[in-house]
Amino acid sequence: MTSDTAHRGNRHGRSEQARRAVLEAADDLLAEKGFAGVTIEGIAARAGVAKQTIYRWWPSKVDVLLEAFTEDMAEHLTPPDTGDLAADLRTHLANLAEFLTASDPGAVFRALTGQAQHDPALATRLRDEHLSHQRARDRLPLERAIARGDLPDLDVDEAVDHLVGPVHYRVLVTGTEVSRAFTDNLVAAFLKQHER
Amino acid sequence: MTSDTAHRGNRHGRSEQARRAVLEAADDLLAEKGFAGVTIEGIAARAGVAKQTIYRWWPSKVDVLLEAFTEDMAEHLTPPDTGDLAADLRTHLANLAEFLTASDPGAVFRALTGQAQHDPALATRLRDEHLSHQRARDRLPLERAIARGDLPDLDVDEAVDHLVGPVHYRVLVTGTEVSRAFTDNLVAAFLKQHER
Amino acid sequence: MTSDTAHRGNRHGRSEQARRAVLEAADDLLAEKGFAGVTIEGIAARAGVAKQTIYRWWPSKVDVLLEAFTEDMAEHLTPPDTGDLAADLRTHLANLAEFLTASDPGAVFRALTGQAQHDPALATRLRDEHLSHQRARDRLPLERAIARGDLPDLDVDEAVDHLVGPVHYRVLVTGTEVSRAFTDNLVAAFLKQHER
Amino acid sequence: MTSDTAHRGNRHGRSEQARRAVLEAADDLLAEKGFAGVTIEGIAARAGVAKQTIYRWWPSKVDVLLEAFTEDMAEHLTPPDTGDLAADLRTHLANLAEFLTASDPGAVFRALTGQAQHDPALATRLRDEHLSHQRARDRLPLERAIARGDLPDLDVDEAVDHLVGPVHYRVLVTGTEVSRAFTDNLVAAFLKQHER
DNA sequence: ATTTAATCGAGACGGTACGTCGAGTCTTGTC
DNA sequence: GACAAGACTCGACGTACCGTCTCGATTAAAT
Repeated sequence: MTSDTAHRGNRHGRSEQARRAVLEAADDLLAEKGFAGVTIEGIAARAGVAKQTIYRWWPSKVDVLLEAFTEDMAEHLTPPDTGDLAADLRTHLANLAEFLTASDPGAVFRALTGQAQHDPALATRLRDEHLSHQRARDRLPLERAIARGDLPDLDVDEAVDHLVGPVHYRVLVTGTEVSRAFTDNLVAAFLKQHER
Repeated sequence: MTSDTAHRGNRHGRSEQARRAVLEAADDLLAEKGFAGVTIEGIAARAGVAKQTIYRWWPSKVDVLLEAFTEDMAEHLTPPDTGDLAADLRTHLANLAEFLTASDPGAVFRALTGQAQHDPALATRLRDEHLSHQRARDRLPLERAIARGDLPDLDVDEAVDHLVGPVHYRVLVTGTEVSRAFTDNLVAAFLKQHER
Repeated sequence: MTSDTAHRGNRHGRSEQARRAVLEAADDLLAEKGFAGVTIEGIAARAGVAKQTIYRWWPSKVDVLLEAFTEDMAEHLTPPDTGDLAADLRTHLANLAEFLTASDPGAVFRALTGQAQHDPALATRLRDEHLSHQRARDRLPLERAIARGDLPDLDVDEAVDHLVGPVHYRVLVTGTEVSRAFTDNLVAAFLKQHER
Repeated sequence: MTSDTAHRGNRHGRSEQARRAVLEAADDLLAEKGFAGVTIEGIAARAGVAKQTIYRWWPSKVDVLLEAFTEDMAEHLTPPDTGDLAADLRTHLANLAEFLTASDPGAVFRALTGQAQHDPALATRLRDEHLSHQRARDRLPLERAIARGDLPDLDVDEAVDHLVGPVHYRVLVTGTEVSRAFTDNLVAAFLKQHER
């Protein structure tokens, strides 16, 4: 894995190899030992990297996790566009629930959101760099439905909160299972508010 | 309940004075310096107490915060009962928002909920010892309305999630302001599903 | 062992039972775990006695050991009086070597002497309460020989130092074995200085 | 031997500065507050060094003292060689007495010897790393005298014990003053055994 | 016969120091 | 100039004993 062409310093530019090793080590440690088990020293040891290399490129361990999270997120959680609002919302919320409860990047998200409760700077970065983009995607089905005339011209931001809020609440607060029935009912309740 | 001056614990003589000093010091430190600023050493120093005294009675700093939180919570967040479902829910959600965003015990709650993302044992204790009681209170307005016939016989648990979920989501995830308009709209949307 | 007539406090006078238990526990702990393994808490636990009971009667752990040592010493190391100086000295030094290297109270003596290097108050007590008496006994064979005219009127204190000094030196400093040959040679060398 | 400014240890860069600061702080603390006043925390604080730095290089406080002692000992207590056995022995024993009772490294030696009574591992190290060398020096005057024919071919080891034993005994056990008269008499008595 | 006071086991208390872990900074020599 | 290695200072961890302090129970002398 660590190839024989290992990069051990060079004149120009940063080692992509070290960067990847760090991100993977951080991800692995989070999965194996939880957030408290992720330490700079631990990452460095597992990645076969010097601590200084981590500090050179990331201000703190949450920044490492944030970057790892960004890599993993890539193409996640884009809602479908079938022209059927109810179906699209049901699919999207079910995907969201799956992401939050059962995926590796979902675990990172939960850890980062937890840490953000203690760390306002992280909270801001998390919102600016991730949530804002995700919320833009969350708005899409509603905006399309309004454009189609399938939905009145409601406050889309509040509507998104009404839809994704209960899912996050279950995941982050109550720990209750987020079943397909729950998300489907949530969509049904939402739509009922706006039907003729 | 707790006796006049000196508490008698196991055999004789746990110091109620030390116990209170610890809980208050922990609360103060959380308010002043945030979760990371709460350390056993810091609590001990501020409370004028030996570290061993803390370790004797609490397994970890989150247990101290949990107990401090319990003390502070006492009579919080019981929904009113005016017989008017809409008014009661509006008041209750507004109180919840106020609690979560602007009160000292609310700050403790956010910190503990954040920490619970890294600590399953804490998550369980938080749910068993606090959330379950709060949810029971959250259910009351709905149960009374159903009993009065003002609401159909819906799934009360899901309904509670739909109402308090978006508020928690804004507080814990997006950090958006939770205005009176937001909670009022939330109640209005909820009631619209069930109106005649 | 701890009888049913256990003494648990009375108006006048101290519990002999507790006193013995403490002294024995201290001795046992020294034998088992060395000087560092002797702690007030450890003695109390092993003796089935409250810490306060120890502090009531002994200022420190070395005082406990000192008292235990006194009890054990009782009739040790009194030189014989056969009228034959050489024989008496040989026997006495051999007994001294045996005491210092192979007996339980000898181990306590070594520990206390070691501790006395760090603790001038202990050093003083050890000298006043034990060494002075032992030295008086050490002088006896020489004083008797002088009275008999078997030895010139030398400085008895220095002579005692010349005789017992090398034995203590081997025990406390070099750790070399103190054989019968060594003590016999020591006596022979001493006598040779004064023969005529 | 030790390089100019910064010592390079394992790989590169053990701080010679930190090492010296630790040894000096330990020495100073022993002189000022006695053995019990020497603590790792105290050394660290006085040396302006982190506790971890001490633990990185020394297993315990006695190892620090042992190393400090080694540094200080360097050129101490080498007996003179004037060709006059009596004079050389008198000088050497007087120097020994002065070292043991009145010098700083002598105080360290007494403390370490005291501690060695509780700590067999320390006893062994003390003997192997120091006493053996000192005893080799102690033997020199006798060996030279034998070579010159000024002394019969006696057991040098026992003779050394007879000479230095009483001095150590007074210092470590009785606490009596070790005057020039005492050491001179000791030498005189020793020589009397072997005179024509 | 009852009071009363010294002593007991128990153990909580404020402290000091322990030895360990990880943080974040710095220096050194290699590529 | 980035890298691996690792020593450095610092702060907090959780533990062990220290010596002091109640507490309630026990018990024999003094009422």
